[in-house]
Amino acid sequence: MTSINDVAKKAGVAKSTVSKVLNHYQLVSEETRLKVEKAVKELNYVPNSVAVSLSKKEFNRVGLIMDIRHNSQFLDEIDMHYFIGAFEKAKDYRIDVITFFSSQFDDMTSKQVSATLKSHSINCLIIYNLSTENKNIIDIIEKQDFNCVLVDSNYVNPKTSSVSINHYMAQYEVAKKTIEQTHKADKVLYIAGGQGGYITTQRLNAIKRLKQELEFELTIRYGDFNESKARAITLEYINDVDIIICASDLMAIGAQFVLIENGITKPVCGFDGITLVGYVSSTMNTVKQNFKKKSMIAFDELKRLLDGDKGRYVEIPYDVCTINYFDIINR
Amino acid sequence: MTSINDVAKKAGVAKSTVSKVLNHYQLVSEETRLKVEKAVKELNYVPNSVAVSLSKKEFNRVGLIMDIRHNSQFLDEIDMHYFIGAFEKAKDYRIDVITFFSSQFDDMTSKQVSATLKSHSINCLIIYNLSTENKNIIDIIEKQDFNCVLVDSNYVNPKTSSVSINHYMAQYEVAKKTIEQTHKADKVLYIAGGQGGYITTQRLNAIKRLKQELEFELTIRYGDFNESKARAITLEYINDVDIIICASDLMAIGAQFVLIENGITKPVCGFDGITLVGYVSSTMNTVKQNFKKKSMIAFDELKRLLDGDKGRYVEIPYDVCTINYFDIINR
DNA sequence: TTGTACGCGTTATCAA
DNA sequence: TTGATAACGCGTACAA
Repeated sequence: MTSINDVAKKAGVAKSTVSKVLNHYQLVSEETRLKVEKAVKELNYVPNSVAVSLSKKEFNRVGLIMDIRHNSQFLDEIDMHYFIGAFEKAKDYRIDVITFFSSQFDDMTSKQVSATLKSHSINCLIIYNLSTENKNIIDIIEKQDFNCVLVDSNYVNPKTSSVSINHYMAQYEVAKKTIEQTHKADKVLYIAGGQGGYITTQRLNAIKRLKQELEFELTIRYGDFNESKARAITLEYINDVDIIICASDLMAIGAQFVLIENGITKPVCGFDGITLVGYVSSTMNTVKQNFKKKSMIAFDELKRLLDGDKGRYVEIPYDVCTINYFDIINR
Repeated sequence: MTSINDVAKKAGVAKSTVSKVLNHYQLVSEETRLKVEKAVKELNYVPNSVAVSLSKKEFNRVGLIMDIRHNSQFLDEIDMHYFIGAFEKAKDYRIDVITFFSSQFDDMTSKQVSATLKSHSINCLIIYNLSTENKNIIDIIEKQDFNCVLVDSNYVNPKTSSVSINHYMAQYEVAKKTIEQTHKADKVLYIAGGQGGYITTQRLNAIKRLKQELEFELTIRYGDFNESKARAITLEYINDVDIIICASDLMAIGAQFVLIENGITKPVCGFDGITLVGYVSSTMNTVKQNFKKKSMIAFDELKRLLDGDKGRYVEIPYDVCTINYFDIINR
């Protein structure tokens, strides 16, 4: 392991001088700077980030808190894009990233969670899909010990930003579009996500508004983003509704498969724009989000907070559309 | 930030004593141990992992090197499972994990890659899907500066282990089974993965052996694990072959869709056992791997290396089967 | 059995 | 403009 001492020795200067060169201090002579840079290059020296963290008081490591408890294979796609977006930005900003799954904090108090994070030298967090059930994490956000960016929530305080699409409008639009494409939509079944989620509440409100406007009969059930549950719910109401609106593509696919199995045709619409839709239901309306970009924007937002700016709400665009098989394979 | 000094002060002992308690030293009196543990609990103290790393000479941070350059959405599933498996083990072993994408090393020499990794205090690596094109990474493995575990390769040296299914046997079995289920299989199209990959070579050898044994006419083309390419290749040979064997499920799905579009029925088989298969082709033979488990075993293997054991080859089981929609949604 | 002192690689503060 | 030297938080010989 080549250290700053090796560079100092090779360049014939003190290690503090090397440090100054590396950190672009002003008061260094051209001559010594060149000597040091030469030595750095020859030794392939890269500062030890651990020692840097320890030395500077600021540890600047980002904790990614992901929620993968819905045990469906196809949330993988979304999470993976969140990952990749965050990692790419982390590389650009030269910030370390440590990944956690929210489930691992389930049995801990907020103090314990906080201590755990700090032990990893984490001073900022990106939290995906925060649920109101994660009391300990919410507590941490409110205490403002960490800079936080919430993805798909809308809580904001001086140290906390939120990055999200407008779930309310998106759900409103995709549902309305689907209903308008149907000649009869008197009875609507809405399969919501999980209770307690910010997303779920927003989308639910949109449907309720639509009910007011279009005056249909609305049945609401919670599918917990689970395909199996969506199937069961669909089966239950299969003859009693004209149209099925789902809070996720996966539930929509579940619903549609049940319809097909029973030889029934009814409009179904989903949400998220996952690739699977292109394979199994290319005519289904859905809301397409760019998850990778969302995650990158979240990281930029975190950087803003680290630079001392205040938390805010950042809204990103979405697209109401269908997803075609050929669009998918040609990407 | 509560440090070991705070704990020592609160417990009324020296910080070295606290350290001994935390690291389960033998020679500590019951009395002081309790005092220390009480203070630790009250302060929610967790050792600063950065300082620990710096202090111990062994930095024990694992670098995960993933290969996501094949730009298909459905490799997400596999990579995600690799991630989750590794992260879970990392948590158990209390080892930090830093993630890299092999593409970010593309323009670097092996020395630069090595320096980059070391600057992150990484002393061991898990490398997924190493290609012979990654010369710099291969160089690092051969230099034995890092403990390495390769997933889906078979290179072994004292500091390097490999964890893999037997790709040769798996490809042999799934292809043979598919051929045996067909009454006429005189002409076989094999759509291989990417040139230079260990996996591709192994699977290709299996097909060649099968050709010897069953004496069919074999056409080999490289699809680069790309669904679009597999479609094009299939279209090219659509009337000239009896059966299509693919080195990945995604390519198999591409091939099968082309057949369907052209109103032709021919057997197709895939490889990997991704969830998508259950949605679009539940009768297709494939090789099912447990990617999460594979990744966990790789981590265990890394731990073995860190404990001083020598590198070895670890083979893990697979399953030749079809994937049913209902199996998937009920998981 | 406990405490002192030093080192890990770096940055930051001063004195030179 | 440069170079000693003290932190940063922790582990660990070694002394007490």
